[in-house]
Order: sequence, then C-alpha cells, then structure tokens
Amino acid sequence: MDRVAQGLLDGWQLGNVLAADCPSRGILSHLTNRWGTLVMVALTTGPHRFAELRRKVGGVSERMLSQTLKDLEADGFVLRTAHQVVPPHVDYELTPLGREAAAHVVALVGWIEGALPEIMAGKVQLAAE
Amino acid sequence: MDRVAQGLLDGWQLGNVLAADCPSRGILSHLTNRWGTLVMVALTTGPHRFAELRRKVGGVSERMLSQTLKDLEADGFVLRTAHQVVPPHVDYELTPLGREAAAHVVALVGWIEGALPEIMAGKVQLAAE
DNA sequence: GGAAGTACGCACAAATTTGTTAGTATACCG
DNA sequence: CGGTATACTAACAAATTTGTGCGTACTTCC
Repeated sequence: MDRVAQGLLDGWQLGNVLAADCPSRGILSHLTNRWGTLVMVALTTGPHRFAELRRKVGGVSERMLSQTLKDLEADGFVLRTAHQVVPPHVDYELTPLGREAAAHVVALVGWIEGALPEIMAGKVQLAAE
Repeated sequence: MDRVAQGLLDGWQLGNVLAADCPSRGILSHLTNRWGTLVMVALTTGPHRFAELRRKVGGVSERMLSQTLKDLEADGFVLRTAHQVVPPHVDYELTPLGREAAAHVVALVGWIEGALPEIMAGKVQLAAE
C-alpha cells in the first residue's frame, strides 16, 4: 500500500471517491468495468495488436474491445499506434502511467486468483449454514 | 506486488482470469462493479450499519447497497451481524479475507486519486491534438 | 479465384444493471 | 398522535451495457 492509499485510510481526502461527483469515479469505472480490467492485465506483457488482444481476452466482442481501448486511451493509460498500411496494423501498449495503474490491477487480480481456493471454500461453508 | 501477482506477470496460471469461464471473473466483478469497490473502501474504516453505509457511499440506492452487500457476503468478504431487535439493527464489517481484498482495492483507488492531476493533465493534452 | 484476415464504425436487438415506489413492525421524539 | 428512523424486499420502469451482424479496402494464402 502506498502513501496515498494510507492517506485514504487515515481519512485524508476520504470524501473523494465516495462522493458521487468526484472525477475519480469515471477513471475507476474504466479500470474496473467488465473488460477494462482484463485488457490492462493482458497488456502488462507488452504491446498487442487488436485481434491478438481479442483472442487473449476470452469473451470480448470487437465492439467492446474497441470501446474499452478508446476509454483507456483517453485516460492516458494506453498508447495506440496506427501504422498507415493496408490491411490495417495497429499496436496497443501501456503508457508509463498505464503501467502504474496496471500494477495495482494486476495485484488485485493476482490476489483473487491466489485466494480463490480459500474463497470457494468459504462459499460452501456459507451454503451449508 | 505480491508473489501471486508476480507469478501472473510471469505467465504462471495466466490463462486464468483471461479465460471466459474462470470463476475469478465472478469474484472480480463483485469487487469491481459500480458499488462493490466503493463499499469495500467505505468498510475499511470499521463496521458500519446499513443506513450509515448508504449515506457514506454517495449515490447508492438501498436496493443496490443491499444487493452489493449480499454479493460481498457470499464471497466471504463481508460479515453481516443482525441483532434481533426491532427496529432492526444490522452491522456490516470486513472479514479477514475481506480486509486483504480491500487493501488491494484501496491501493488502486488511492493511486487513482493521487494520479488524478496527472491523468487530467494528460486528457487536455489528448484533446488538444 | 475464393476464403480469410485486418481494425474497426454503424445500426439494431437483447441482456443486464440500476432506479423508484411502496410496504413491513416497532420505537423514539416532540 | 404524527413524523422519522431502521433494514430491508418485491414489483415494475428506465437506463446502460453488451452483443450481432454487416460493410470496408486491400493482401496473403490455398
């Protein structure tokens, strides 16, 4: 946990995200909506082309992928490079800012995967009650 | 970043979340949907009652809050304690597992708030192009 | 020569999420 | 005695997200 996160816990600027009209809400939603998170994770391993990303992230439609990438690009997390050739060739990669964001996202996702056995075990407990 | 997250980056179990049918997807969505994230953040400061939580998390409706809490409870992140009195009195708090999850969520949210100036600055850059 | 691949945008439909309203039993406050 | 608060749920409506073709302008592979 970094200084800012600690500050959050201490109450510093706490009202921020919890306030309905804070701009963080928008950024947060791009990073945490159905595909944003997965795309960030996928991009941590380096630049990817559109179709490559689509294959890697199981279940995204082309439409959702392009929309997600557009949002992440607008937030400055993803850099889009279009080589002017035909057929089209476009590369997507994380910006330095994007790599910072991705680190946190990956940490969360990684923790979930690691804790999955424990979480699932807890679920059967709850169900048995 | 913990060992599991690093393993993720190294490709260990990488197909997991990116696979459409991985159970992590469900857990992830509870932690990263519109209200789940905010509720986790709000609960890091200790136990809260329903109405208290509703006031703290700007914009949640009662329906969404109770649904969100139910999901988080089912995942084993939140403990619900109902005191059998009337009028009702119910307390919600993070479980140990929930505190681990919340730490990652808070780290992400905290980073966003801290990086907000930089993110917004980047946006005007992009818009000017 | 036909099929498939590329990186999307558009229009429309379906699915999912979210909000709104009303209702519960009772206690406390003025 | 009337209003407010508590912690919800069910029913229904609205909004938002997501998916599904279809088209593009060309190239490479078979």
